[in-house]
Amino acid sequence: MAYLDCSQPDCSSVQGAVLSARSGGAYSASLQDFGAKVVQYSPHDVVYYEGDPSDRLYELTSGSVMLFKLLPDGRRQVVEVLRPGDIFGLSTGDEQDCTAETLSVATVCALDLQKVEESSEIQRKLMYCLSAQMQKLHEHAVLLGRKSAIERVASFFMYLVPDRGGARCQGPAEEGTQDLRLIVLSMTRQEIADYLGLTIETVSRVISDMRRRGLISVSRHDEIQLNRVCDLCKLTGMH
Amino acid sequence: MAYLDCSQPDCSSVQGAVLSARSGGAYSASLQDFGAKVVQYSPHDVVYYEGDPSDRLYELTSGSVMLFKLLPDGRRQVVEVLRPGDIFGLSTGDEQDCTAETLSVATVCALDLQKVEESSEIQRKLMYCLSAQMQKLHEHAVLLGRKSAIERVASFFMYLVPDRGGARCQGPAEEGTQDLRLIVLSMTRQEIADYLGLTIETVSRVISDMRRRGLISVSRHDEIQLNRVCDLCKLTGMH
DNA sequence: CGACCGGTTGAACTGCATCAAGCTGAGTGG
DNA sequence: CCACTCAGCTTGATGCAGTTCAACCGGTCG
Repeated sequence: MAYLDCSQPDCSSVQGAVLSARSGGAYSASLQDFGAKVVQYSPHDVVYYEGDPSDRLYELTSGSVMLFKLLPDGRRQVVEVLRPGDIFGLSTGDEQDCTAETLSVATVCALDLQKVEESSEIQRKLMYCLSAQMQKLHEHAVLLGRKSAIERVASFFMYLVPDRGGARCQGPAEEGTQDLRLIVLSMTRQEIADYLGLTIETVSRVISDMRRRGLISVSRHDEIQLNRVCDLCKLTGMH
Repeated sequence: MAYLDCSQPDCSSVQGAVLSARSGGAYSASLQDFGAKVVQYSPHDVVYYEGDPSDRLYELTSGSVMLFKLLPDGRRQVVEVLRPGDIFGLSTGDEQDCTAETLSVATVCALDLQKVEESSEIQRKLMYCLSAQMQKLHEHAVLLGRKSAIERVASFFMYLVPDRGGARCQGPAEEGTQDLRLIVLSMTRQEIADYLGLTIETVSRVISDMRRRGLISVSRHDEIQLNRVCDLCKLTGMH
């Protein structure tokens, strides 16, 4: 389960989190600098449940966390997969609208909402973080609303290759070199399915199909080597 | 097309916009108070295109606007339908990630991003607006990823009945009274389909089916009377 | 060794998309 | 005033992508 770690700064992973936010912005601070509590979680720990009071702001500093919503009959939709630097737990009402669950070992900063109210520096930081996350949500809506199963899985894999697939993607590094990349999913097939709006069987079938076509190699279930990043990228429906 | 209106305050529609934001918040200001330009648009005007430089922040003060993204082969996903008080045009990069198009006659305030950088009051307001909009995006991801066609259309109709369908919905006003409600879609079937991740034919079929079952009456194509709000609500998949 | 969990694969089904035709009402022009 | 047009919508017939149901596989743990 989660254990507390109140040691203040000097945590090296925090630096990474800051860098992953909008570069060039003037808000370089982590929530930790405002006296946020730092908590370590194990994989599949719940940070909070949908419906819990929303009295804290959270920042993921290492590892990954998913936010999901449930329908009464048990259908689940993973609405966001968070990476270090992402903000979560901010809600309009007084209740959380999602459940937050870790996907891996994760470090999370939690700050009282009251402190957020007081600090315009945090509000400034938040504005940028939230608009970046909204952009991802827009992208994800396109995936859920308009993409085929193969396109969804290919897009998902490409999310995990930060410097490729974007608007100004450089293509493979050099002529002649292999266009390889190893990605770590840190999600089960069920979690991927619930993120992509598919069933576990469809995800499995699509991955097997990509493997048979030589596009990817599966070492462990959650470690996948992309053999031809550019070819995979062409399957995302965005090129 | 759009014409400009630089007259400063005293516009009565602004008040409505402010009220529709989080009640009780301390940020009561409209962007207009910071010298934002006010622009009037006709239905189906484009405020900006995906890829345009993002150098302004927009606030919708009256009417409605949709944000959508296109895939290269022409598939379209409407990612947000905005109501008065909503903020848009804020982007992480230097380009808009969506196209913004009006659905009706609409009034929009536009403020230079530089002014946003300078004002912590605006940033504070934004924080709340954005987190409210993110919550809606989460809800919409559930719709797109996990709901059936009937559930999607029913949910869409219920979005347009502000005081019903929420967590603490009171149910029909009184015993014996009819549970009626008239809603105005201000969207074509194609726009609805692109918002709900369906085809125009499916939307049409679902609406016809609801009509046959007596749940709704269609006066004009975009004016629908909900005859039994509670029954419709039960079709959203959320109860 | 057996139980179990997460994943894969196959066979059959189905909800929605696709394709195609017809309808309706507002606008136009003779 | 009525025929014509055209855009938006509806309806029907057919097809298929992805779901559902069911069996099986392989690694891990007690």
